[in-house]
Amino acid sequence: MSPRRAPAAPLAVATWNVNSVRTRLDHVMRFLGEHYPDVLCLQELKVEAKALPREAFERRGYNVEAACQKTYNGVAIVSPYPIEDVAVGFREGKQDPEARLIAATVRGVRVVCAYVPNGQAVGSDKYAYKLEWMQRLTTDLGRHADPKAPLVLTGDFNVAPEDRDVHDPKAWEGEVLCSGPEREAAEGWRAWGLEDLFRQHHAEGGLYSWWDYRQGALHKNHGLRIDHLWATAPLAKRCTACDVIKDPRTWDKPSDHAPVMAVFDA
DNA sequence: ATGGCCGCTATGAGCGGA
Repeated sequence: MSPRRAPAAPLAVATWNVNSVRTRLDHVMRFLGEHYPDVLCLQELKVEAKALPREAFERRGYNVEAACQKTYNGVAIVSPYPIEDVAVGFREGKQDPEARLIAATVRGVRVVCAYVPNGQAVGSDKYAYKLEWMQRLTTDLGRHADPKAPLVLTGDFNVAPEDRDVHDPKAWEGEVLCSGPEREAAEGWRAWGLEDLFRQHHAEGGLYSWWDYRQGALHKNHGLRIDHLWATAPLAKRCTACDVIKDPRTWDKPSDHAPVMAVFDA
């Protein structure tokens, strides 16, 4: 008898800054039901571990691994598949006091879910922390990951890498999220071996993942592309699509971010 | 010129977000 096997299924990986997982729980469940990602990376859970609504996921057949913190930050990886080799925070150096980084392996892909610090304002203490945080991630990748292995770095990078990722580059020039040092720090990830999956499929401007709650920014498409999926070459080669899923940003009481999802051939 | 919206917090004015 000749060996037979079913064709392997594609892998869909999504990222979404939900701005409170409790407030947005119904949105998250609706997104899972409409887009059935195989991996969903969440940022800004804004909840301590004991109050994480874990049963809501488990009832629907999803596993959850999370790094939680009261009030602020918080990241999670959600998947119907086993979530293996979970690692929280940086591998080296002092422990990060903020819950911003969780990594795990799902179906052979290393998934690194990051909530990069916002940085508040160029020159502030928070900005210095942001740059240091980004550099620490570069160091961790260099020492503990392999650009020849399938890995995706995804999450809210809080950086718009290029002017075409910004609705008004003049107004944002040199400001936090767009400043040279932040962009250079993100370029450090690219130099290590990561590729921006979205830009493999979309060259045009005007495509964003975040819109301010104020001043009808969504309606005017005044946004930034700051939520990303960046993959190593062997995984990037398998990427057949990467899109912002704007619809959830139009739902009642939305997050200010929309999900972004990439699909990989098996 | 400023803030404009949102979620959180031992609930109420302030912080952080982006």
